[in-house]
Amino acid sequence: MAAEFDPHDCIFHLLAKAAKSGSRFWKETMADLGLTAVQGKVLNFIYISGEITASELSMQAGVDNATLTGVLDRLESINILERHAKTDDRRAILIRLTEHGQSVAAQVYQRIEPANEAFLKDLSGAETAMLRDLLKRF
Amino acid sequence: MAAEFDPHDCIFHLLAKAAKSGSRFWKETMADLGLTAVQGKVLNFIYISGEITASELSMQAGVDNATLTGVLDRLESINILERHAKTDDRRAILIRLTEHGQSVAAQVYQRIEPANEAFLKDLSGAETAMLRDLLKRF
DNA sequence: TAGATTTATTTTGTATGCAAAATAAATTGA
DNA sequence: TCAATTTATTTTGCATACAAAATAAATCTA
Repeated sequence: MAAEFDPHDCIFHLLAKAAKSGSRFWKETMADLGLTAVQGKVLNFIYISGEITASELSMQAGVDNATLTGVLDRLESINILERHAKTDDRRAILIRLTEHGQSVAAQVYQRIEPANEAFLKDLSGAETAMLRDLLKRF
Repeated sequence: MAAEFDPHDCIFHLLAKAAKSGSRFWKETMADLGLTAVQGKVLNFIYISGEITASELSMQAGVDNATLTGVLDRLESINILERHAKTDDRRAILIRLTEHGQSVAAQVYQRIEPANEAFLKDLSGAETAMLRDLLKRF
């Protein structure tokens, strides 16, 4: 009914669409491992930490604490990780990968870079760097 | 456990985080109208169309058909819109705003540009244009 | 024109996303 | 030291996100 601002140019809309596109791509990358996109992402952050608390993981991975509880529940139920009470602070839990989880996480981790390159194949190196920098400002 | 690729630089992660940041901002923008971020977005696309089918709206707004059903259910239940069978194709439904919906949608629509400017305040005009262009490539 | 196929929408089931309340344990302050 | 406060995690409830199946109507084709 108006023509002042095209909702297609709305930054919130553009970010949501691009993020969904990326999520779909990453999900496909994870498909044969039986993991969801979020599970794969969370695994990566546990993997590079070796051991991490839930709240720290929540911040690193950008997954809400309440949401993370469920994600961890499911990864724990398929024997990917274990929760241990932290000895010096029993409120916190330490998350560790099982032997099986280590193996799966290693495979997920190896796929990050190739998946990034494939997803960004139409952008130049400068454009890719620019995009990453711009996205990090939010 | 490795140092080849930092998951914090993963484009899927960066897009997801930026999109969440935008969604939170837009959600705050909608808060006093009693709408969620997605409801506000969907309203905008109905508003600029005047009348639109569910599948067309799904494509425009980038909201899955199955998800859109629920979004429309809720907007219909609060008297924002109505569903009408399309006369020349009874499989499709035409979505129209109620009088009340028109009033609410007009307010939402007016907030898009200011919200975009506020969210992008730390980026220059060139950076903003660059970001929009890059995001549209996915 | 009846059956097969395609298209539009809804339903179902599982997985986030997130605000708010509930728990439990650690810390602070009088 | 004990009550008040803060911190870590979980639970609850509602809103997407999305694959897959179900419906219903339109279209295609032998």
